[in-house]
Amino acid sequence: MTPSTRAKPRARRARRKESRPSELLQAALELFVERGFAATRLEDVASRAGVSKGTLYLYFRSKDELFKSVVRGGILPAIAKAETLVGQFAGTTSELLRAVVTSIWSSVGGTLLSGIPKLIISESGNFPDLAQFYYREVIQRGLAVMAGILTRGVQRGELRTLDVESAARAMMGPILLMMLWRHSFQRFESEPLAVERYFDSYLTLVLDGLRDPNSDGVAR
Amino acid sequence: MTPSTRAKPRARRARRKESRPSELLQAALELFVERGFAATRLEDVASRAGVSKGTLYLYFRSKDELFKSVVRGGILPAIAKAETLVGQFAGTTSELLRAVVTSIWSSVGGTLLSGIPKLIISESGNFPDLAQFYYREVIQRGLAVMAGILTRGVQRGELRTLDVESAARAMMGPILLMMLWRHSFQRFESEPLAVERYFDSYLTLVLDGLRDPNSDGVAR
Amino acid sequence: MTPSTRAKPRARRARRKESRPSELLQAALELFVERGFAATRLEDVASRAGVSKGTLYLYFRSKDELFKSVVRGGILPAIAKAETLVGQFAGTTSELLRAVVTSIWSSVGGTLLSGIPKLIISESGNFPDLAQFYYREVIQRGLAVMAGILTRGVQRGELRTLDVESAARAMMGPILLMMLWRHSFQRFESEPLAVERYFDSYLTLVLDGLRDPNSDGVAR
Amino acid sequence: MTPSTRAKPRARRARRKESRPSELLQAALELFVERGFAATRLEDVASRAGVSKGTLYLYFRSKDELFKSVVRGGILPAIAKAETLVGQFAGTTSELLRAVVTSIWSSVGGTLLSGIPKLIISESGNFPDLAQFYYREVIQRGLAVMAGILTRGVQRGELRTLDVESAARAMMGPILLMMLWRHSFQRFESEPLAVERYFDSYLTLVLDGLRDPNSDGVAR
DNA sequence: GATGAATGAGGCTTCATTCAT
DNA sequence: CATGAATGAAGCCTCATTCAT
Repeated sequence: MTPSTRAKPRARRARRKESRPSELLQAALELFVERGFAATRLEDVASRAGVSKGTLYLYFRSKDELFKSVVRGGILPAIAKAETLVGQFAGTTSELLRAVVTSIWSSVGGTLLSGIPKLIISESGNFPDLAQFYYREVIQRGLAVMAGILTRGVQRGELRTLDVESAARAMMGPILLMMLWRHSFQRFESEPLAVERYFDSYLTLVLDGLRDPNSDGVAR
Repeated sequence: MTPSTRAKPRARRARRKESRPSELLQAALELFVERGFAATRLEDVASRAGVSKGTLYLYFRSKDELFKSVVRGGILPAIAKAETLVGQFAGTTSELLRAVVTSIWSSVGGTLLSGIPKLIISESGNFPDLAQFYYREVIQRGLAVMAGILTRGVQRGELRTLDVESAARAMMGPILLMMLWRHSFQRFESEPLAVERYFDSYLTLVLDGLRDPNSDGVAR
Repeated sequence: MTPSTRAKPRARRARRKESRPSELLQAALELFVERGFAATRLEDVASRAGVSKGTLYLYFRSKDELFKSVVRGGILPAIAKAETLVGQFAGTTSELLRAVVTSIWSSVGGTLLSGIPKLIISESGNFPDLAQFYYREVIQRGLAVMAGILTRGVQRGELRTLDVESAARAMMGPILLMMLWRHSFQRFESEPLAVERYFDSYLTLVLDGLRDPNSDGVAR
Repeated sequence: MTPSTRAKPRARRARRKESRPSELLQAALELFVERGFAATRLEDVASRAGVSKGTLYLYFRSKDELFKSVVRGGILPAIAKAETLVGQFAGTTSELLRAVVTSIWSSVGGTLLSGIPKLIISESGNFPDLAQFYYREVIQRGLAVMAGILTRGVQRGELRTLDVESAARAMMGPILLMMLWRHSFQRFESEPLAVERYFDSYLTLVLDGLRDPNSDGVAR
């Protein structure tokens, strides 16, 4: 696609061989996210990647396999990165939470990978194996990372005692929603919804609470 | 087939005729949610509703129209109900929030209608009209209701000053996530995730904030 | 095909429904025999039967199933007929042999069913189940019938003691060969090879032996 | 891959180069016989011969040509050998018949070449040229050889007067059937069917006749 | 010569839609 | 109104053939 790709015609074949799978995965991801699994035609995937229909089958056994590769390949690195980040972090819990959210968003949310949750949700009924894989390897691991942060915060006296499980879900929720939002409704909004501001607002909300401390606590 | 089965043919037919559309919509909703739009076959919809394939076309012009009917018909009543509830409510904001969440969940979340957001998210690319309709008539109206509650809370001094827009999203998020969860991952969980407890925990979290009030405020 | 088929347009649908399978089987048999399994396109089968491609799938699940139906349905009746014939026969063994050969040929050999052995032989590697079915239900049963005739002949003193198994094969061979011949090489022959004369000659040969009774027995 | 594997690259290549065609023909024959023409993939032929797909096209213009080469190359030598054998033979007709049958079987029947008749029969509709070639150069020449033997036997007073044409077919039939049998049904038999005994039995049957000489001739 | 990546025509199969009954 | 047999467009997938390396 880029001019450099055709710079040295002699090397084209060899170079392509290596880069084909990722080019195809990228094209497939784009179309799957846009149209869904069933409505995506392999011919479109191929032509978007600049190859013919048949070439796809040199790298993926079937449409199903292509789909699974798209999903499996895309998310695990981000999770691993987040796990590493948490393990090494030294600052306050507030800073850590902010760092994790930012990290996830910059490595996934802002990229096309953010479309994968949409795919999984859409196709969980038709690809139960894949949904379970995602549930185990992404969701549960992601929640565990977040629960770890929260537990750390409680132990360090930065957070009050709380239901870590539920709170972890509550922390991850907005990130997931934001990903879904981007690929489903963002186009209908007049102003593109500043993600920065959204997460900032969310973290503040959660950290400070909705309730006004100066009020006499009426709400349960 | 046996005579007894057809005992009162005219009466039964007349009765069925009126309920046909809703029976078909119900069957279609079930299958669309489970398999997605493309993977749902009209023959399956028809047979689940107890009619033949051709009969479907007496009530819906096409598969697309059926899908749109399923989506359009399902959600608006719930929104209207919530709007009414808010307009009439007299208690504290905390109680109102809890009442609204409970109301939404009982009239939508716990029913098959909770599958509609999944459908919209999945098919937003293929049915932009429908997605926009949903965005306008459901999401925006829903957010407006929630924003109204929060504004009311601020005005009454029950909530501290806050970014009402973002907070409204933050309040709606968990409900939406819960609906998606039910139809995508719930089956993989050993214990079905107590919805009551989840919402309760969420409201408490948001109302009280994560931060330990006894801590010296480290987090931003 | 025949004019009468279109005589009463009102009844066409209903009548077709019943006769479709056999019409399709007939068309499929013709093409499978002529071109082989793989080289036969279902679209050709359908159009030869006067229907569209899709209609085939209302009656047969797949090309494989169609093929199996063609084979399974075609031959068993002929075997059963032969078995009945033998059970009831009262004449001499020579007459019985002649009657059986004639019966098989008139009910199978001269019809398109004679192409089935060719199909089985061609596709035994790709349809081992089918080949085994044919081996058990047609070949073995056919050989058993013939062995029974020969045993009867020996017991009645009409035939000399002989290896009944081998002799049965020897008796069936020419019939099978004739069937193969018709569908493979007959077209290349100037005169169409009189089947009557061929079988007659064969029976005489076998019954009387090649050896000249007046010669002094040189052959081992 | 390892250096030792390529010890004498030039010599090995040169040696292989010459034998390539026959290795390919052998691989092709095996697969064509097992699966039929259409179901055999050239990639499998190539890999069985230890070369790549493209190499095949250095020796054969197309799949059709490869098939024709397989068939044309395989049978003619055997016929020529039989013709020579007959021309030189000095013994009795019985012995000659036995010698010819044994010769054909040992040079063709027991080898993979015995699969060629199966191929021709299967593909006669799709390769009429080839079938005609085979009919002329193999079948007719083979029948002529056999007819020559029988005529010789009659002239020498060893055989009674008979329809030489039909008898020649009758003599060749079992050999052909045996070849077909090996490649279609043999696998289903518990005991592999002793070929020796089968031919022996057949020759005896034909030479002596079925009829018991001690019986008072009831049959026919 | 040899390779194997790439192509794309072609066939099987599905399923939304129609329409005669 | 209701049926379900029939249609045929469309998509997945295979594999013979080509050709740059």
